[in-house]
Amino acid sequence: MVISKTCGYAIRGVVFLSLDQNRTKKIGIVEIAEELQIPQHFLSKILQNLVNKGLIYSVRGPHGGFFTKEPILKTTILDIVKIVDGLSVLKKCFLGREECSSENPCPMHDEFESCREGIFDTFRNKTIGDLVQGVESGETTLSGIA
Amino acid sequence: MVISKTCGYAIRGVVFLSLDQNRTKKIGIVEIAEELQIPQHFLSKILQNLVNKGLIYSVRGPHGGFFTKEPILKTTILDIVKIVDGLSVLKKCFLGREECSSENPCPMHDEFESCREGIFDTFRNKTIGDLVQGVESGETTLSGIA
DNA sequence: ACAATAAAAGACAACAGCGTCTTTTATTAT
DNA sequence: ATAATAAAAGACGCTGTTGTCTTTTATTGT
Repeated sequence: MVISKTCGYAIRGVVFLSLDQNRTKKIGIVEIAEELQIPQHFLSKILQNLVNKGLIYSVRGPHGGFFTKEPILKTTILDIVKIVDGLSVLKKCFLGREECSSENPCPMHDEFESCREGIFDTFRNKTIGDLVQGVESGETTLSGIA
Repeated sequence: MVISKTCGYAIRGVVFLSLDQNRTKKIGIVEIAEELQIPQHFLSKILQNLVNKGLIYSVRGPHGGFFTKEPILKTTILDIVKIVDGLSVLKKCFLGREECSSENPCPMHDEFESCREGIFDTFRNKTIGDLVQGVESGETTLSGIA
């Protein structure tokens, strides 16, 4: 895996909260988890983390739930990966060496650099808004079921 | 990580055994592990696996050790990844969905497909011989220390 | 045959990622 | 104030990866 399962869940959660039909309301974790087919309490902690980092919001009690504010559509995949996984994926030596840099590279360093850049570009250029659009147009789905 | 640490160790081990100076002799696990800075018994099991799969060879007893045969230089990174990790990295849904295909794609499916292809191309085109050449020319190193 | 050597094999421990379940805390409505 | 609600937080278990250590087995040289 390039990103952790946790990070994928986070992205799907944020996209779900950003859908046009959800953007104006608060949604409970039970509904989100059900809709996305993700273990409820696990997703709960993941979203809690995003709340702590200020990316999304939540309120407790009746009619509480998770919700987003407008600017989130401009948020990139990279932003979320940074928060959840950190950027170690894009830095670690491909061959598992402790240290690996352009000064003292492993035999795969240069070759893998272009892969890394491709991934990085994708992370940086793809926004939550882009993913929302795919779901709303019916081209893509979040749950993998429908 | 794209490939497991185990797989990176395997590649480094095979490249080390394939160096010009090592190609004609058998080398003990103690020396290999020392040279590559990899936990000895762990690397031992990894190389044992490669022996079982017929990629490299070994003999026990005095003057025993691990060794390769000529054709290995044409072996690709993909071959080793297949043996050690399998190809799940190149198949799993980026966002962690159980099912994800071009028929029912996640919002990242198409975008990530090009990354996947880039990684796959690298795996398929890069051979052990290529990596050996990098090390022998002094451009790259296996241990990360020297 | 016997001792020395080195891979093979087994048992086990540490750790992280993933997941479940229970308790606590904050908010809302009555 | 009180009860109901839902997120927050805590404790815990499972699994796979990584790593260590010990025992067994096969080979070699004397």
